Amino acid sequence: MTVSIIDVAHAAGVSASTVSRALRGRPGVSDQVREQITAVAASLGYTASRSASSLASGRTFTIGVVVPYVGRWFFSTVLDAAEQVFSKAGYDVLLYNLGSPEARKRFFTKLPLRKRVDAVLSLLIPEEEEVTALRSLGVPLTSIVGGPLPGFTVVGIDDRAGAESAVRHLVNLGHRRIGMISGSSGPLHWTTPVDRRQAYLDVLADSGIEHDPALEVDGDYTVKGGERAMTRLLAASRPPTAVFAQSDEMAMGALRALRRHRLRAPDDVSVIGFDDHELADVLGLTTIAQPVAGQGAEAAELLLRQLSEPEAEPPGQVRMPIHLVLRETTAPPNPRRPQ
Amino acid sequence: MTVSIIDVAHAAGVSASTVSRALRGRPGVSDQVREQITAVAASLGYTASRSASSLASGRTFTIGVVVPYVGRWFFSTVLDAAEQVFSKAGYDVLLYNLGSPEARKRFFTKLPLRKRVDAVLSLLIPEEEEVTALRSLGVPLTSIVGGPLPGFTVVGIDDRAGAESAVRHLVNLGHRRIGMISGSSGPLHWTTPVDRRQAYLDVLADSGIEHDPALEVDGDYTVKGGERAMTRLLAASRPPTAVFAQSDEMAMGALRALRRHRLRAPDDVSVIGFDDHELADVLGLTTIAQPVAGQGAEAAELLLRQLSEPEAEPPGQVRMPIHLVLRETTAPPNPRRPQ
DNA sequence: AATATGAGCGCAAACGCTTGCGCAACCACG
DNA sequence: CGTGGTTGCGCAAGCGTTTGCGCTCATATT
Repeated sequence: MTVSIIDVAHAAGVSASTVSRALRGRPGVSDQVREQITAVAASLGYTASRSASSLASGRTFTIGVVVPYVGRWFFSTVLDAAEQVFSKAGYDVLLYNLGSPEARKRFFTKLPLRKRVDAVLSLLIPEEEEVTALRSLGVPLTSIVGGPLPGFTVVGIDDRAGAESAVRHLVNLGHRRIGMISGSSGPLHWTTPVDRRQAYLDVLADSGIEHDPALEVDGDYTVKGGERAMTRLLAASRPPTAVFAQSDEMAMGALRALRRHRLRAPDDVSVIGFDDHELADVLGLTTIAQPVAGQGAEAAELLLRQLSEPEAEPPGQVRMPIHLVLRETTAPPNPRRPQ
Repeated sequence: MTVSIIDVAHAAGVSASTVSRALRGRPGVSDQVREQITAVAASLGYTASRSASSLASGRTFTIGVVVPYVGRWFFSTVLDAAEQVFSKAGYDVLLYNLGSPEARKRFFTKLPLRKRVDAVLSLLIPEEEEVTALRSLGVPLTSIVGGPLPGFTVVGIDDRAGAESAVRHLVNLGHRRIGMISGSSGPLHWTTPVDRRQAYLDVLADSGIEHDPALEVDGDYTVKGGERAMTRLLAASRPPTAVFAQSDEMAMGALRALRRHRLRAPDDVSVIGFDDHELADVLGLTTIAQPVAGQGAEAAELLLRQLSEPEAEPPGQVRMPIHLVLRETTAPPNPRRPQ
């Protein structure tokens, strides 16, 4: 058997309650006794049983983090940053990876988080009924990415502005046939693809460029999808001279498609992405940078603040800055290439 | 107040113990009553409190996963796969991200896992005293990457064989000046860089190529490090015609360095990596593929097996297959380029 | 028909902590 | 020196489960 609180109490010649108070920095213990207890506890290698203490207190000191795909760069980066903030504050993180539909359904019906966490950080955009499931947990909720969501604090970026500067950049370079590799839209609250698309349309309209539906292809937010999408675009009767990909991973797929067709960016086609993926720099990909780790850290801190100040009204929405990163995959249209 | 087991018991007209047994599929309950209880529990939306049940039973149904950097592709991919296996089996995962030295020290001194998990999967190679700390938890331990470690089940690949086929591939193409971008060696048990280096030396010797220490540069297992390393290699008095990078990320850095110097792979320098990073394909990087997600899943399953069959002797070590993936960054040395 | 058998269920004691309350002992004050 | 207010600590009642044991019937056995 491992050492319990009463072992420490006996060894220190006090009661269990005093040990409890002493070790957690609660008032009602003299400095002298507290020191004594701390020393004894350390020498015995005592650690309080989390299950026991959370059963007794109701606090779990655990944060639930739910993620669609931990394996993807964006999410793992956010998770990385968030975990650091949580653990520094003494919270553990319980991870749920909801990639497959079954896992997702299982999670939301069984709700393993119930009574297990003090708060939850969601990196996925919940469907309508999932929202109510999460709310029923009765703990602070924070979400990354996605539109405003009542009951949630959501941190994100200004997708419209980001997409606008991307497309405007292409327009300013002189492009007129500008394709877009878009992301499929998912849950209702998942406004990102919608916003980015709207910005694309707005800039086109604003620049007097007619919108050609053939230049808009779904890339599924994956490298492979981006590759397929670019292949489709190249097969169009009048292919684009520039392409705005709604994510860097799709942009990378697009670059791959270009290479496969013995074409090059930006010589033949300009490509701009979105995210500033860690490898965007390696590929020389021009993109819109968003603070990915920054959003994770910010979200985590907001959540902690809600835990420490339950009274304070949490911010409904927080927007982080973005900026255009010029690299080597965008340039003016090539005059030698027929439009 | 949320619904507890006695609420269910009352509603079903039975005792709490019967509810407990019924819901967990324990014997001693008639099918009829069990059904009844299941129905009532569902209608009340009852979920057992994890803290209470693990306090009472000692089982936590939680696995601790400790990771050096969740943000890095390799680890997040392993984690992704492992989490899926765990959650399918009804286990939750408690994640510890130990990137910074402080976080790592904090973790191993406080050992927040104590009494909280049924097993731990370690994706980092523990130092000597960390090993004993983990062992003191008294639960099954599994580790990915690294040499055999008493008390641990470790799953990994044959680093020697992998590195050998990489270097041999370059030799077979006709290269004789072959550089290596290596990873700094860390903890004692972290045999990967050592093994890969040894294989490099072996193949060179075996091929009658003299080893030039100037062609061996540390790349720190990062993209930036790889870029720096390649830059150093290019500055050598007699630069290599081919480079073996001990990880794809370093290889990508190397490719970037080449581009910066207006050089190209494989025309000017051949580059081969190790891992088969998800974006290796995008970059056309020749590499040694290892089943990353596969290792995560395998490790998770081994751990679960140890939990379900505590008696069975766990395998000390499991090796997963590797293979060479030919892409576009390796070719015979360019005859136009002076050696 | 009487007894042994076992299946189905309830009782109550843990599990290891937290916390409201009570009780000394102490201080300062008038 | 008595009173009121602190301060420091112990008591004991939970927190919501699990589980060994015992009891009660029905069923099988002689």
